[in-house]
Order: sequence, then C-alpha cells, then structure tokens
Amino acid sequence: MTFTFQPEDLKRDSNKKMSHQHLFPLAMEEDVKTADTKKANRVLDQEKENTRSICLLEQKRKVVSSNIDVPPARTICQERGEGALRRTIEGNLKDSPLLAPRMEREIFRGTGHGQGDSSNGTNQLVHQPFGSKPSCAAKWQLGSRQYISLCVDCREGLSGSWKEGGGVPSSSSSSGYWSWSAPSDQSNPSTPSPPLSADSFKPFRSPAPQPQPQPDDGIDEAEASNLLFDEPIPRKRKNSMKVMFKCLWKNCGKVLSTAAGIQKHIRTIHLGRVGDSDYSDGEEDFYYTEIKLNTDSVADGLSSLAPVSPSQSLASPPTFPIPDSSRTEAPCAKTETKLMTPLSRSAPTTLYLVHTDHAYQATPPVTIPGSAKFTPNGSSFSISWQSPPVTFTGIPVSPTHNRPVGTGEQRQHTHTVLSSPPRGTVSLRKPRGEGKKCRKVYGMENRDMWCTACRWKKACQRFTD
DNA sequence: GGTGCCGGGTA
DNA sequence: TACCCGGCACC
Repeated sequence: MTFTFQPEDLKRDSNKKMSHQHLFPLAMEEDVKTADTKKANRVLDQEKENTRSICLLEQKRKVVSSNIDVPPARTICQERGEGALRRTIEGNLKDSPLLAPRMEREIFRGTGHGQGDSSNGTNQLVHQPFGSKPSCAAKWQLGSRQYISLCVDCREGLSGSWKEGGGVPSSSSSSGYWSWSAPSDQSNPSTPSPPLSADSFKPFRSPAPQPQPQPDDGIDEAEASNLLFDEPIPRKRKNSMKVMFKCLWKNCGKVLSTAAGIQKHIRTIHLGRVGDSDYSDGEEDFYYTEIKLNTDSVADGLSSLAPVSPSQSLASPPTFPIPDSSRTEAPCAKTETKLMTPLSRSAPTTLYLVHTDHAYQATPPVTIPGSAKFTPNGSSFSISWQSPPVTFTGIPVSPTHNRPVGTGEQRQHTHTVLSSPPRGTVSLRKPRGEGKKCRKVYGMENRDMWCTACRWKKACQRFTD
C-alpha cells in the first residue's frame, strides 16, 4: 500500500520555494539556486520520507487497533469545531514546514478516489466530514476500511474505556501528535493487513535514528507504537511459545535453544568442521529443525526430547515408502549417491529434506489427488500412498550439495521433499500407449477407419497396449 | 508441432 | 449413451 504522492505537488512546492530567490541580488542567484536546489531536494526527500512514514504509521495503526473497540468518539468530537482539527494538524506538522501545507491539502481537500484497491499499490486517503456538523473528528476511508481520526484534545476527553482499552497507543498531548482511532468499520475484521515493511518503518516526526525493528513478522506492535509515540506502552503478554532447534542427525536428536548453537553443534560434531567452527556454508541448516515448545512445559518437553532416537521424534525426517514400480532412480537421487560427502553418509539416510517452519501446523490433512495423503502433524508430517506411483515436485536441487537452490530465506519457508520418485507432478494419467494407434495406422484421411475411441479422441480400443 | 487421451459438454 | 472437442502431457 502506498500513500499516493503527486509529482505535481512536489514541483509546486519546490517552485514555491524557488520563487523566493527573486529577493536576492542577481550575482548571488546562481549560487543560491544551486544551494537551494540541493536544499529543495533534501526537503523533498524528507517530505517523501515523512509521507512514507505516515503511510506506515497508518498501516501500523490498522494492526494495533484491529482488536479494540471503537470509542464513542462521534458524540464527543462533534461538539468541537473543525478549527480545532485544523489547529491540531498545524501544530502537529509545525516541525515539517513543507509537509504541513501538503498534509493540509491532502487532509482537508481529500483525494477523493482510489478507494478499496490496495492491490495496485496505490491507496488513497479519502476524507469525509464526520457528520453534517463541523467537527474535530474526521472519518477517513483508506481502501475499504474506514477510520476516525481525532484531535488530541478530543482524545483527552474520551471515556476511560478508550484509554483503558489497551492496545491503542495514545498520543502524547504535549507532543501534539495526531491521533487516530480504531477503524470504525468493524464489519470486516478479517481484512488482512498489508505486509509491513518493518525495516523501513520510521517514526513520523523524529528524524533522529531509531532502533530499527527486526524485519520479522513477529514485530512487537507495542514497541513499534512506542517508537511512534514516545510513550510507555503496556507490553503485550509474552509469547509462551519457545522455539528450540533439534538436530536431525541420525541417532543424535540434540536440542538446543539457539540456531547458532545447533549449527555449531552440527558443524563441529557431525560435519567435522573443527578448525573453522565459526564458518558456515549453510549445510548445517539441513540437519536441524525448529520445534516450538510451550514454555509452560518446556522442562517436560526438553526432558522428553533430549537424546531420543530420531526415528521416534516428531521432528525426525520422515521416511517415505516408495512403491516398487516407481523405484527408478530419479536424477537427483543419482547425484545424491555420487556426491555424498563422507559425513553425509551417516546423515538422514534418505535425505528427504524437511525444513520445517511449522506452516502446516494448523492446517488439516491435505489429500493429494490420487491416493496419497499428506498429514501435517505438529512439526512433522507424514505422507503415505498406495499405487500408482506418486511423484513429488521439489524445488531445484543444487547438484553439489543436494540442497534446494535458493536463499536461506526461501528455504526457511518451504517444506520440501527431495529425492523424489520420478519427475513431474502428481499424475494419475494412464501411461501413454506406445504402440501405433488408429491415427498413425490409417492416417487422418482414413479417419472413418479409426476405432470409435480414436475418433472420439479417447484411448484407442483397437490397438491397446 | 504431432499425438494420445482425459475431462467435460451437448444432443 | 453416443458423439464431439478443448486442452493437457508427452514426444
């Protein structure tokens, strides 16, 4: 989602700025122009940044406010004049001299179009007067969602439930930040928020560098809001799920609490890289898996998880029955045997690689067309099938390492089954007949001599295989 | 592109 | 049910 930004506005603003130069003597004009161009560029950049921050702020608001009740803002705010709204915005934007008039234009004029489509990358802010009376509350529509924005003064007057509602990062009245309410449209609570680019998220008014949130979906919203409003936010309940890392090496099953730890363990113990134990080429990624433990029962979980035979473990690499009829060597299987490293020989034997990210934990069993069944089960899954041969499509395998080609990030989000039976996707299609068919025998010109099946483009009944 | 044939539509 | 054909996979 992008806050639309009109190039004309930029030009207009910079032209406005440039027009002041006529006040200077001509001799200075050139230098001043150069300097001012730079300055204007800087200001424009800052404006872009601010605009982006507003957009991100809005996104964040959507997330933070998605689970709160909307306060009865209308009745309170309707009593106030639009002047208060305007004053508040002016006060809020006073530190951003170029942004202020722009924002004012955007806010009070509204852009008027572009509702409801965030898929094309533009999503405009549409201002609607809040009721017929002038008010310091405004209703906004961004895409399909509506928002009520309140000036800080109004926020101060709101009921206790608003403040105690939790989750709403109330703004500091002294700082004059513009404050936003929860979406007024609760009719579609499941509307997915757009993915947030947390690493580009910056506080609206503060140009000073802020600690960058981790580029992680699990970004703490309270912290992010705190960045915005410089106000302590009640921290949300600590997630009781703890991620552990379990070694999948045969007969190991060691569980460590950090990825680095498990990687080092695999490097040094299983891969035998003693000398350069800090160096990682990523191979160890394939010999451990993440497991999520409820911290309430971590102690129990650990005691039961620790040295356990991988074959008994949930996270152990599954072994798949391979129907005899399909036990032809797949290309990658050949590569596997050829390029197996000495230690890989004791690695998970079938090298059906499963890198779990728990994406399937909550999903119901998936039935693969035919007779194969995919059954997610915690951090592992099982696949079983009966004949006919079933093939799995994996992501490409690096010929040198028998590993998926792609970035670690990609791998991290993929459950992959490698070393599959023959190529292709799951196909129940009857093997194509090898013999001559009516078409071949009689040719197109003698179509009337074909068997009916051939005429009907069905499987030939005359020359069956 | 040619071929085999599956899946589905129509009468 | 007979007939036809779009479309897909394979060669």
